[in-house]
Amino acid sequence: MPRTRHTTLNCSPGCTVEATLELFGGKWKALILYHLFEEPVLRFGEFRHRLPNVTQRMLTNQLRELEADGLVSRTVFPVVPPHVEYRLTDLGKTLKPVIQALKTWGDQYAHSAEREKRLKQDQSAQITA
Amino acid sequence: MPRTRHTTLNCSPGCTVEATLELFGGKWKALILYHLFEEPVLRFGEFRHRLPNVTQRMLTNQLRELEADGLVSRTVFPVVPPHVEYRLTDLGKTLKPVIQALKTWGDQYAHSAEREKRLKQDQSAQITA
DNA sequence: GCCATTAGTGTCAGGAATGATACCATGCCG
DNA sequence: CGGCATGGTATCATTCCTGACACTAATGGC
Repeated sequence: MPRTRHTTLNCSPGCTVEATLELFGGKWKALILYHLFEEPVLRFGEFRHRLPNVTQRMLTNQLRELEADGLVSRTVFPVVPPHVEYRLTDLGKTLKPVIQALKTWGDQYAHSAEREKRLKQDQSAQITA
Repeated sequence: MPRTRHTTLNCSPGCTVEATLELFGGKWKALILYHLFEEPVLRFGEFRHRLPNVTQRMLTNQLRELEADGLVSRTVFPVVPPHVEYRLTDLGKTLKPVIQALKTWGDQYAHSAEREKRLKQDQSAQITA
């Protein structure tokens, strides 16, 4: 998602909606959080298994941003080979209802939206035909 | 937000979380939906007033994408000057709890995340100093 | 000595998202 | 006749996001 949006919180009503979205609107952040709700402690490599299409660089990026926003904590064990654990912070845990709402809606309606889009595409295809 | 992400729904668990986010992860979509929950019918110009920093092109884009996904309906009155009304579809209305969850969280915690980020920045500033 | 392991980092390149700006139609009002 | 109102388009430039790929460190095992 997005991209850096406005950073101040003193804009029009509904602004906090955007502010919230900025925190986990990144391409993989919502999934990262989702997996951390399922499994409270995850290592870097475990994320890579769960998110099959993410590159190392992207995964690092997203995790660091989540950490910078105080949603995820990163614990490094100074051993070789490296061992790093990620878990939710207390603040991160408060996001659970939000992520849950996203999932609930998606499970119910995502297919509707897909179908909707296909229908419109078919219609315009017929018009142009 | 985002950007086009994966389009299939048959990926790992939690995928519908992402799918949902794709629908309103665009830079202004969540705000557009939010305003439509507050005011059931809005015209193009009214959006421009409510979203002060959006350009015409972006607004058109976002509205068209929401329409393509079946979340928003667009009604054109063939008069001069043009008159166009936007409102939520039935599918769009089902998103209310999701947007509401985003807002509720944002109202409570957005400031925490901001503070968190500032704290870390200050810390690293001290370290490098 | 050589390789595997884990969690990264660095660099480069391509493409997508967004912004800025200018332009359009058309009917009414003065 | 000229300008205004509304809801857009078209074009170009830029900036940002993302992916591909190569590379690193330190230790244990063969």
